[in-house]
Amino acid sequence: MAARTPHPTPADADRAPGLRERKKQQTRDALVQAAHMLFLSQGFARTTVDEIASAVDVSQRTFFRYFANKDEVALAVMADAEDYFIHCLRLRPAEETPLQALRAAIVKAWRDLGHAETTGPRSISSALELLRIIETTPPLLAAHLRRVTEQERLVVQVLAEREGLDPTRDLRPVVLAAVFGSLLRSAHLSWTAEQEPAGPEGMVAIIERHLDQLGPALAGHWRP
Amino acid sequence: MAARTPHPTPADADRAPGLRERKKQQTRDALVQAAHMLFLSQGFARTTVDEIASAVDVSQRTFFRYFANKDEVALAVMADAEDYFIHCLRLRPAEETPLQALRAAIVKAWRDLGHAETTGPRSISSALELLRIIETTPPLLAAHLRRVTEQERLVVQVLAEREGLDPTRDLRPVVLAAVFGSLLRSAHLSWTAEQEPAGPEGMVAIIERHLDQLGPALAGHWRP
DNA sequence: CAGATTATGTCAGTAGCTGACATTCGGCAA
DNA sequence: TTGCCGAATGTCAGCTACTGACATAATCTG
Repeated sequence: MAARTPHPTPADADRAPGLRERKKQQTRDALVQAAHMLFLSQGFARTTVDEIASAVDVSQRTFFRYFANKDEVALAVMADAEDYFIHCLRLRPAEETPLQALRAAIVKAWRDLGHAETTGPRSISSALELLRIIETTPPLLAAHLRRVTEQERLVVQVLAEREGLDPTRDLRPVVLAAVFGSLLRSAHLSWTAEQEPAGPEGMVAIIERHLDQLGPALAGHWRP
Repeated sequence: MAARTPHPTPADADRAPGLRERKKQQTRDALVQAAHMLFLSQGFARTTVDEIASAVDVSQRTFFRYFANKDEVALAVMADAEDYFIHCLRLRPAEETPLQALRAAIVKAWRDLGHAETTGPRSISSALELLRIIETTPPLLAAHLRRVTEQERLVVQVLAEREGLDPTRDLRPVVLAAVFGSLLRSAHLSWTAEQEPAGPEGMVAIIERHLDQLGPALAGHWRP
């Protein structure tokens, strides 16, 4: 299980992981890619698991050994991206304020993913196309939101660790993680709504625009 | 469809809605209540739709005419509460800042629901018990999160209207709604985590504590 | 080259959910 | 009251997501 690559940066030249592992990774990637194509062309609901499985020439049962459910295969690429964000967050220097660190991490994550632009199944364009499908497909959106809140827990942990405090006693990490998470989703939504959606850089711009509104939104009255 | 009462305040003495309508409301309530009891005693996953339906002595097909899916019957009570929150928000005076209005509305909503405490199927204790089930049942949590984000759209609209600005041009309503929504969820989670969960007043207290951390969380460093 | 692991396939079964059609029940006017 | 109309319900057949159990085939290990 857990065959996901820790983070999709190139040059992951681990020692030869044996034929078995390689094959597993291969079928997994193939499943993701096939599912992706099918979802894109016929929509999520109108694509059956059988279709995906037989497109890769494995049994339906095998599909469910790789993914707990149909949702998961759709969220796989985004999940990788989120893992990479956490990775970036851990690397932020301690001098930054928590909010600065979060901001820098998300920007770096999108930029790096943008450059990694391998045409493989986990390319950044895949993630972006998927994001659009996710946001417009209710059950997928639901599953995605749940995933995101789980990631938030990780963020809370990392923040608390960073600042050396106990997240069960101090609410600040919890609150900041929640706020940041919700802002990211706003940004995603806003990105999805664009007619001609921009690439990773466009996403970075949108995210920063949202973050910049944090102060003004919380400030007193808005009326001119 | 949409048989949900607009908001669960008492004294909803509309003109006699006819036998047919009354019966519908009755079966709907019965379904919600039966589902609630079953979920509570055996868990969500181990309860089948057939069980719920036959507990109320209707066919499975009828169940699905009242609720689009099994999730919906579990979220019904919370959904009513959320509607009531929106209702309260609309009533806030224009002098309040957006954030103040949100805070006042959510506090009032929980307090009112706490007092309405009829022992009917939509009592506040039901909502609170359900909330616990929701937070601890992944598929329910997913569905709930999706619902919440839909409510957020409404909040954006109300805020924008209140302040007289265009939410497609000004990001502040979007950002504030997102932030506020995520804070509420944090509070719910925190409430769920309590050993001996308090009633509505306890929830109000937790929500306020979270809101109070908003400033500190966004401020610079946290280290002492 | 065995023999132990591990991935995969097959099969049968459960449960969520839907469309189509028949039936019954409440609303309403002659 | 009667009788008709439309709405709510029941029945049935069927699809799809998902799971457990067991058999088979592929890799790995010594």
